[in-house]
Amino acid sequence: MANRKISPRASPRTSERLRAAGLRPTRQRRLLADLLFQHGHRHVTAELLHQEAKEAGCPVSLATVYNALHQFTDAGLLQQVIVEASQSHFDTNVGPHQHFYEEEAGRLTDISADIGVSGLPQPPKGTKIQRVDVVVRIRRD
Amino acid sequence: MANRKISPRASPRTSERLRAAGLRPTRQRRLLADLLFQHGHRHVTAELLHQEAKEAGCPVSLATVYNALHQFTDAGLLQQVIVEASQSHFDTNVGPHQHFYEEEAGRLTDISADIGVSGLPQPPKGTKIQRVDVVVRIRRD
DNA sequence: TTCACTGCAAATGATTTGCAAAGCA
DNA sequence: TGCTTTGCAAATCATTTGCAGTGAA
Repeated sequence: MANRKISPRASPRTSERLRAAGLRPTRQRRLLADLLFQHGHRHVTAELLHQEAKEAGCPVSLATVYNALHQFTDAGLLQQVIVEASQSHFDTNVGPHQHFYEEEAGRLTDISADIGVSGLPQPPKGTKIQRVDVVVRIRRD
Repeated sequence: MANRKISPRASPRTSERLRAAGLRPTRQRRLLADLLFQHGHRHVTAELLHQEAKEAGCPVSLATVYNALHQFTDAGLLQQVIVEASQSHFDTNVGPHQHFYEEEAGRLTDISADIGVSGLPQPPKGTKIQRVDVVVRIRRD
């Protein structure tokens, strides 16, 4: 997670992407969207994104970061990933995929391989499967 | 999750089980262990267990419930299951198995079937797989 | 007696909320 | 201008911690 500086000037595409998602492209949403979507898939926590905004020279209040993360998630631009009790992670990869999680480092990584899950039983009566999450917990050896 | 009353008198086995786990069988630990292990596998949150202790007529402080849950987990009597950001669940089934999770109800259920995961890639260099968690998120239809 | 354990209340840390001021359409 | 959005600070909520009193061995 080295220096991920970006120019305070948002990519022109960003505004369109936000508008397409039904979100007004405000200055802080453009900045956050740039941080999130400009350089391939990423995993962030609210705290991390807040920090990056500050380092990019465009501080955004933490409350706004939380708002944006949830709005982006509702709009389908992000996916929330739950791997630890203490804080939420957000993933810019919203397609079906699974994760490695390294507990000590709090590091989340996409698994690129196509994972198959077999032997799934019928879900309880009256319910249907919404999503199957696989978390491969790894540890430095 | 109906009325799960137990007699305030702990099962004699409970003390042994605690001792075997290296835990001094105090009154509150015996009660909590009884609530947890006396009636087959269960999933609890700290709040729920705290509530049950109160209803059983032996109130235990919430801090003690948290202590006990973690001590039981460290001793291998419980397994912590992370399925939602807001609170931790604990499972008395410590064998390898997977879960259904119904978000709206916050209900966690063991999957009895033997689930297979195929296509797992090599973990990143320098790390090894510690555990693979599968959560089947279901929703009332 | 002694050291582990418990309960209480205060501390913590992530997240949310209320509301006035600021900004986009 | 009018309705959104932001920022700040206070509020929440689950969980942890400090510490004095209690209890098991």
